[in-house]
Amino acid sequence: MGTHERRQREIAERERRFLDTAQLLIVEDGLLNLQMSKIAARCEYAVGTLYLHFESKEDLLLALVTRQVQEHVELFERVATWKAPTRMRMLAIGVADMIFVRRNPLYFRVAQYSLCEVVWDAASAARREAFLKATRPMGAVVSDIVTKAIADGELARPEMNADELSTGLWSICMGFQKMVHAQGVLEDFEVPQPYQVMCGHIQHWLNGLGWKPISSGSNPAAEERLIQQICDEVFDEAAFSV
Amino acid sequence: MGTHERRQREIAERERRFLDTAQLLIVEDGLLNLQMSKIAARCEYAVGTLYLHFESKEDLLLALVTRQVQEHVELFERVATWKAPTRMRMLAIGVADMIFVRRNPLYFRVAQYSLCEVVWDAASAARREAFLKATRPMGAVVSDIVTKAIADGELARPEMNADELSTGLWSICMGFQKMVHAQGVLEDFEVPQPYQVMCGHIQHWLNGLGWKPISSGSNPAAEERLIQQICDEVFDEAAFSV
DNA sequence: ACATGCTCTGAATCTGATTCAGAATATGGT
DNA sequence: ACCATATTCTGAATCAGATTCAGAGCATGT
Repeated sequence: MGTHERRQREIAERERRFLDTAQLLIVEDGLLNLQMSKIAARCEYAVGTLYLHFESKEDLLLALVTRQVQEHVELFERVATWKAPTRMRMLAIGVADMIFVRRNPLYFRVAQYSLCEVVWDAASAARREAFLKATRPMGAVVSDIVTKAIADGELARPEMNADELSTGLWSICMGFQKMVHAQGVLEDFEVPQPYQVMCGHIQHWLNGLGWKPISSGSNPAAEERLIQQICDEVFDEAAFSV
Repeated sequence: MGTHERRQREIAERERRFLDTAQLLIVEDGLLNLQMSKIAARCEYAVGTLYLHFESKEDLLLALVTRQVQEHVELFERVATWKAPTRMRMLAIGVADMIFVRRNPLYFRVAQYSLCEVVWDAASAARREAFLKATRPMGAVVSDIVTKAIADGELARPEMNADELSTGLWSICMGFQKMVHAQGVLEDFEVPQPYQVMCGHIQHWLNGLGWKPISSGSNPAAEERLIQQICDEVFDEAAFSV
């Protein structure tokens, strides 16, 4: 009875197509103009069929975000398994974040909206749970690096516990992303290479914590080489192509 | 001809009342259930009247956020005029942020939503401009502190310019707030006193930059006293009442 | 008291998400 | 191959709620 399996696959494929199309339509017309009927029409299905997959428009959006988060998690997991000093890996988390956002220019727009109370509450409980589940490993990756750093003595006498320390890296990354994306904020500022600046902040914060420094110097050129190295070794990606 | 002035005042008063009521209804029923007709009804006006003030629901929301931002700006401006070493004032910015969010528990929910593409694009251009204008001074406050620190030699040989440096403080504050408010994120982490942790991160970052330290020690108890002092001197507010 | 010009009103309109009765299709037994 | 039954798909009809605007109500000046 492979029939049933084939059916499952077809349905999963259709769901993927719906999400791809939603994404395409957001690129074309903006999130504001996204309409369920247009998604269905573009896929040559009836609206009703779309609703077999997603309980509501909000549900679809959260599904889209969840799918993207999975790519984010994959990048983080590369960092988790990378053989390198903890400090290097902390920096690599910042780089992963930067690469993710660069590869998924839509992510921030859709996530910002979908994780708001309004959309979040309107999505189905199952979808919310799936999102949280997908997200969970990310926190663990950072927490593990910090824990290992303390254990290995690369981060001596911290006043905070590992979770509290993790929030620092999170804040810098998330806050910086948010700032970069905020309408008309960075325009007023003079910040031509945002992500180099973000990595600089991470380094300063790590220095301030007394985290054992990376042997290479700390001038801007050395920083840039470092980031380039991380991009090469961990992500096969050019660093500052933007 | 004071008639005209009185009229103006009455209209401004009505607008305030609409915004107050919107805020109240958000508290009562959540942002998801906010309805224009309910706002009007609760104020004993017709919907049409509400639309004399706000071009659309999105317009009203952005107006609400703008009003709240003004309080945020006031807190920042207290820091700007506070006579204290630059480093103390940097920390005070973090404290201002914390106090603001604590005083305006709604702010984050409404802002997160209203500053999303969907709402932002649907609000009127005038309203968007008003928001940006209201926000502008905040960037300037931080930028000025950093500039002064460089000029006074409290922050020696920075590799970044003042605007780039400012983004660090912004990131930590905004990122941290975002994290605190994210559904189900901090629950997984073990962070009982979030804002003490945030101030800790700011301190570490400042240390890492080589910003001239505050004379008091750097143990947790001293940190807490410091924050208490800022709350007293600048904001007349208890520090960690939460 | 009346003409004129603002303001306010709320029923009517419009948009787009969501539903669900029935059509279309698949399955399984004869 | 044919039919009965179950499953899946459809899209017109429904519904919710934002938005509009023709006309009622009110103020002002003569």
